[in-house]
Amino acid sequence: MTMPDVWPAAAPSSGAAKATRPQKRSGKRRAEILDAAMSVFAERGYANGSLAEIAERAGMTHAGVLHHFGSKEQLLIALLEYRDEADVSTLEGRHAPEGAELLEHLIRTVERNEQRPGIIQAYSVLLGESVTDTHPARAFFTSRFEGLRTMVTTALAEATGRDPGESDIRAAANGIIGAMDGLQEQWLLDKQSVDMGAATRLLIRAVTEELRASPPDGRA
Amino acid sequence: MTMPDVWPAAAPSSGAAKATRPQKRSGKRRAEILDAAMSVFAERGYANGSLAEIAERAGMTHAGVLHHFGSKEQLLIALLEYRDEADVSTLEGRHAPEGAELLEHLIRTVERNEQRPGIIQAYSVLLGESVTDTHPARAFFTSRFEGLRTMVTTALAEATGRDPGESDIRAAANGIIGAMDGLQEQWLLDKQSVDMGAATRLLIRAVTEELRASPPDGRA
DNA sequence: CCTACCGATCGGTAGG
DNA sequence: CCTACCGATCGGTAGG
Repeated sequence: MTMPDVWPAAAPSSGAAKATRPQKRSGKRRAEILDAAMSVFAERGYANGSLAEIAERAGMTHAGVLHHFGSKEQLLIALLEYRDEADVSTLEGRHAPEGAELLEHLIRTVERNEQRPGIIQAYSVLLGESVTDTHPARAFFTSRFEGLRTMVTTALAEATGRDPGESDIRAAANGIIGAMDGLQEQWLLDKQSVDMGAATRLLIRAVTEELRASPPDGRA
Repeated sequence: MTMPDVWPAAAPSSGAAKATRPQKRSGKRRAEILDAAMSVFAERGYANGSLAEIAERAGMTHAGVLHHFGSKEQLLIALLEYRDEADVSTLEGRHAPEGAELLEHLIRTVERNEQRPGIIQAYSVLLGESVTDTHPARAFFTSRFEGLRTMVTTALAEATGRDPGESDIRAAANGIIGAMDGLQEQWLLDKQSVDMGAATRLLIRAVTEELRASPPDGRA
């Protein structure tokens, strides 16, 4: 997890995956199952989403799904990795953005996400479930946030000329990341009342100006 | 839903509920079931939490739980209302805060929430699940956010001398509310790395200063 | 508030 | 990748 463009930022994967010839070891079937799994988990959640429904959308029986992924839990893990790969390929060839450029990239990502409610819903539902006891996606999200916090903290420090170790910088980074996730929940519940891009843009602008204006202070 | 102190802000209800004599119609048993339900839903989610486990923690069989609440869905609805009432009683006697005072109240609420991971986890898990299809808590959260957006927008407008109809004011309110929810997910996954209060405080300060400084602009 | 039971659904396995 | 099956668990009901 090193890209800022992680997960709720992927391009529709079907195009890239289906355009190529069948990958080694029936990768096409696997991709179809993963697409079906994402839509089912988005609509029902992981706990409540059944292998039978995933299988039906992928055109097979639930035993067929298990043949490909071994267990429901391994299917979820594969889905999380699959989405990550799709996102990384979006950035391939370009250099990973830094400083103010990364902050602008975050805003563009949020705006793009407004066009992909399905992916956002799957992400939000799985994130919400992930804090339950022994949830298989917990480690994924924990390390995702760890990476995001590092990236955004660094970018904010560079963009404002402050030290990344200052507590204000870290608080600001955590707040921006939190806002992006919380806005998705609000938006999914009432899309007309929430402009995720506008809110993110204003928050980032307000925070960077605040950090430029206030005196360097806290350290740990 | 008119209070800002809603839900992830309640005082431990057991004290108040158990101190009084049995309420009319076995309210004490109901409260014990509701407390058990909150802990089970926090740990397993609503979809994955079973009536049998709730019943066990409340010291009865699952048929007993159904005797009191009729169905699992009605138990959830009752739980959401029950938490709301506990929060409202916290504010009783005081006037509902407004303007800058409400913004300070939000920060205090976030700081207090850092002492009650169980309630925060139940809230976060149910919020995440609520965006799934036909989830019984969906209406609750939708109207909760509607109320919060109105309150925070009004408070921000009062605190900065701007018009509550401006798009910047609404974007700022949505961003602050979103940050509070998103920070909870981050915090639940890694409590040591996230200071919810510090992040909320910085965001509110940055946003209010930004709104005071920038020219009145957008209207709808 | 319990015992006893119901039909439905679940994830996973066997064996091909 | 399927048919057939397994044990387990689920929410809810009957009847007291």
